[in-house]
Amino acid sequence: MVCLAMPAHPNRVSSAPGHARPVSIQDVAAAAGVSTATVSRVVNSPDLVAPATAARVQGVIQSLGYKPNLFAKALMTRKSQVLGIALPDIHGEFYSELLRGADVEARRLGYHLLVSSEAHTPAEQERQGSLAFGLIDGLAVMITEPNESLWREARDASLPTVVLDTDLRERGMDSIVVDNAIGTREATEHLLTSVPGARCYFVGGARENFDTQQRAKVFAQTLGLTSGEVRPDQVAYGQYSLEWGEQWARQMLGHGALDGAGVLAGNDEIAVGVIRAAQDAGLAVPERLRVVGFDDTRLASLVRPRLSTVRIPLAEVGAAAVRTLVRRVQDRDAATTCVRLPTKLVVRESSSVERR
Amino acid sequence: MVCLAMPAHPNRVSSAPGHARPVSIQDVAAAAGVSTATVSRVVNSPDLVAPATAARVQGVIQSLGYKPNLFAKALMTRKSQVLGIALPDIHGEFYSELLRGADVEARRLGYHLLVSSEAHTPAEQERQGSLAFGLIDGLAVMITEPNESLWREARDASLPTVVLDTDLRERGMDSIVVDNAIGTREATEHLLTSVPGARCYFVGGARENFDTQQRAKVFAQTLGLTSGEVRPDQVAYGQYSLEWGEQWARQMLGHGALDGAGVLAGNDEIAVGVIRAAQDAGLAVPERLRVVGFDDTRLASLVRPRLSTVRIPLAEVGAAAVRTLVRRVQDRDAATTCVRLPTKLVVRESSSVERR
DNA sequence: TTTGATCGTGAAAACGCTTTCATAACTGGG
DNA sequence: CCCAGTTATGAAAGCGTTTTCACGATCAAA
Repeated sequence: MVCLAMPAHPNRVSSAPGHARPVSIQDVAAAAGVSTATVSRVVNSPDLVAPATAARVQGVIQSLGYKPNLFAKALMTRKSQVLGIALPDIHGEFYSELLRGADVEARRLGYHLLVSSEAHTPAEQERQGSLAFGLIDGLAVMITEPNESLWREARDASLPTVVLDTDLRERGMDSIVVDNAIGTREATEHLLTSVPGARCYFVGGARENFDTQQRAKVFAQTLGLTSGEVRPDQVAYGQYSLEWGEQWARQMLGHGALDGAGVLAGNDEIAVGVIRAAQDAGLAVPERLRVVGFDDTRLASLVRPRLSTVRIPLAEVGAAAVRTLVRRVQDRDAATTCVRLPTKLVVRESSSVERR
Repeated sequence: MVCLAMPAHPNRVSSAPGHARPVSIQDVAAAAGVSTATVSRVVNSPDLVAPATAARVQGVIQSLGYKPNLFAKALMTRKSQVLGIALPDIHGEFYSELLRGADVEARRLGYHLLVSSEAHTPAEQERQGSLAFGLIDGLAVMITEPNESLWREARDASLPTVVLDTDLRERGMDSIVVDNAIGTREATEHLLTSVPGARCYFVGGARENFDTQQRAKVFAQTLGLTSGEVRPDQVAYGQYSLEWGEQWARQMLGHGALDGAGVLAGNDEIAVGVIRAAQDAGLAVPERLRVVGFDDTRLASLVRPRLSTVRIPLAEVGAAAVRTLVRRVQDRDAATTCVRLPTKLVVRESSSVERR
């Protein structure tokens, strides 16, 4: 005789007024005629419970609409399935694509993403542990410039942490970095196919920015190998903005230095600025000036001429960060790793006169 | 005799090996010689405890480095200080600026932000309550097209919810909407100052998109008022992409219909597409074709001619959403509101021949 | 002084879950 | 038929908070 009907009486369908108390594991246990332990097992490790019981309990769970209280659960397990991600107040494109990649991956792995764009202001930081330390199982933080306090905070909280854009393995942290070398070299060599080395320029962002540093270095190296010494004026630092690109180009145009030259920009905006200024001065791109950008943001394919640029797999960076973080969360003693993602030159119209 | 030195002995500075258990409220209570209740009060409502005691407890808290366990706290209070925000897989710009606005405001109000860009796939949704229901205190969800299941899910979870971009007051939900009417009217009238009504066009995104619908409607109204009937071909639907803009423009150019015309695009990308196609066909913008975009994304000021466009206060939308949500979280019985944010025409170069 | 209020504090009961440990009910090999 | 080994379950001990309630002490008014 199947006793499935046993909990027939105590069915309170909760059509009660006001804000009804949510159904707890106890309610389920009572209704199913089992202990809370069993209900818990049905939910978390079904193989530990007899199929018949499991089915019955599942039924009750469904009909009662039971949802485990995540806080109680987290209190016991010390895991919240939430990952924090702190990005500098970086520009739109960048930000969102990386975030999307991270979000998709997190979701895939059963985690949630807690964001914080401005985790870097000292004020906030001091106040009370800027990020939801204590809420999150791990933290992915992007560091584009030296920033001691942030990662120190993470270390102090002994929170699994993965660093984006900086190799901090020597500090014992997992990291995800973009291999600027590949793309930069590719781009530089690409320029060199149609421009003499002495006429090539690198226009970077802030001098402190890690990426700019690396790109400048590889640019100089590649140039040096191919055509001897690199003049100081061939590498410039400024900021990641269109205006800086325009400004730099205008100045160079003044010296008559851009006709027949090649420019590798620190990002796409700078590149667009350079193109803009050149065109304003009547210097045709790509015919008289070759320009290559960096990042392959949406902007690159929207402008005319379409911008040749070095593609960074932003979504992949985000996803890798999450993946690495989850690994570390699940095994705090895993070897610290550094994922290096490749960059790749995408040739469009701004650097090549060939009919595509 | 001040007994501040009392807890001198039991100071375990936790230089223990391995992963030390974090200090709990009990540890603090013991070390300070008070009950846990008092410690709790010191932390949450200091005015309830005698200044002397408070000071002493605070001292212990500092020296022990006590951090309340947020899960335990949330378990009791049923509040996590976390807000969810679900955005459709919308395009970069949009996404990130809104998010930033929301993040800043959330932070200001002492909340954290849990994001989810792809909360809308049915698969995920069914699986287990796509969003971290149970983790979050409230949910801000952006709905740009009819989407029953999502807000039904929220309603069922009886979770404080605010809807972005759709007025759902009649369903009893707070909402934040953008007043498309203002900007659309402004833009249309602006076009009408230099173009006859019969030569004005609206090129929208998807026909189902709420914003596109409203903009199309107001466009037609404004035109109708000023210059009689509006022909069906003056309003077109497609999608929010540059390609659609190009495609539409090319087709119109074929009919010779664009010379001397005015175009209001559904977003900036479409506008850029139109301009692109016109220029390719040798039709100068703005001289022979006036174009106005929508959204005022970064793109608008990067292209040439700089794009006249209708500005949407995205960051404000995000901030308002959070603000409204927090209000509702703190007072579930507050009247349901609908915040309406103004849009505003920004005249740049693509629609005006005057020397700026 | 007596008398209510007010104030500061602690004991203890939740909150909803996981998990250890023990128990009882079955296996099946000897 | 007995005993060791599974297997399925329940009782109960937490997890780290908040919060109610009660109790003694202090205080202002009578």
